[in-house]
Amino acid sequence: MTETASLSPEEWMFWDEWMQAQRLLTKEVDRTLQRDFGISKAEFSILVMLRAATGGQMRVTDLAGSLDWEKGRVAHQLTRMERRGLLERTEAGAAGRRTGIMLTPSGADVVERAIHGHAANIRRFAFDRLSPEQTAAISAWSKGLISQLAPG
Amino acid sequence: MTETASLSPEEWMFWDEWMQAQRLLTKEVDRTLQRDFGISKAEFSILVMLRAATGGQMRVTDLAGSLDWEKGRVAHQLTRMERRGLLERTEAGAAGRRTGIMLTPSGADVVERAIHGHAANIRRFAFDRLSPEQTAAISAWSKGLISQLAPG
DNA sequence: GCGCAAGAGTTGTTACGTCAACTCTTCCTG
DNA sequence: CAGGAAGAGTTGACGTAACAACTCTTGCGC
Repeated sequence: MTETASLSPEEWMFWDEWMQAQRLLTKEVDRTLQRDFGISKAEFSILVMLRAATGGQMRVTDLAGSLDWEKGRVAHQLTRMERRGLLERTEAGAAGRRTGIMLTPSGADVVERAIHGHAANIRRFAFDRLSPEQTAAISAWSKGLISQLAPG
Repeated sequence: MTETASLSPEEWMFWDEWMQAQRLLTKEVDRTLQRDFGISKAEFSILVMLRAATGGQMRVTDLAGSLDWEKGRVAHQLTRMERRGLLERTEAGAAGRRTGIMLTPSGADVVERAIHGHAANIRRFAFDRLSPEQTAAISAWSKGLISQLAPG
């Protein structure tokens, strides 16, 4: 971690530009979700997961695993989304335990429209700007980083 | 924003992998800063700015401009860092106004060591993994995104 | 069945980021 | 010089993320 390694000015510039581009891009995507569909990125992630779940049912632990979130974060988020009418939690089986999570019609509607708008944004900021060679270069870097850093 | 545009499975996979890689990378970099040097990424950013400032002095507005942060965020962050002994705010000139921000010896020491470790991480996760062609492709994308999305 | 460990879900705490309101100073204009 | 606009910095409120502690259930061994 602390071996002697420093970066050239060009390397620092590459890194700073990369970080800034990432920050601007995620901010813009989040802003679009909020403005056009009234949901945050976190809410969008939950909605997409529930949409993909067979039967629209899913448990807190499954969500936490799929999203790589703390389960506490999932529980807090679900509470807020339930309050806003995007989903419902039902008592399934165990007494006093709410193991069933299901989209409301309103939540299902929002996620369909948001996925559409989100895809348009991805196309606009990524694929419209990337040549096949650039796409391949970035994809290779992504895969390498994931295999180096992913838990396990 | 909402024109009809959808993505192929390959395009979705590219996007998801790339987002995951970014998340893992920033998480790992933050974790290293915290573990090896005891500072957060936000604290690191402030320290680097103060280090570069001539005379070690800088004002809140300058910091907010350079980092693209809300000035309220800067003020809160400075309060926390002052409490931790990384920097000092001094009354310079105006009565009751603290316009001077200066690193403490402890803060100056931490930032020197942290920059070193940070550079090693960047080399490890970026330049050690990237060919010159990949670097060029990614750099071009960064620059394009910045010119498209940067304020102004 | 009893006891206990493991798992599921919830809740509280703390820290951080955003936003808006507020104070105080500086500067411009008449 | 008086008045007000603009700028600098601070503060409080609110929503969110990480983490730990907690409750309740399930399942297992005896």
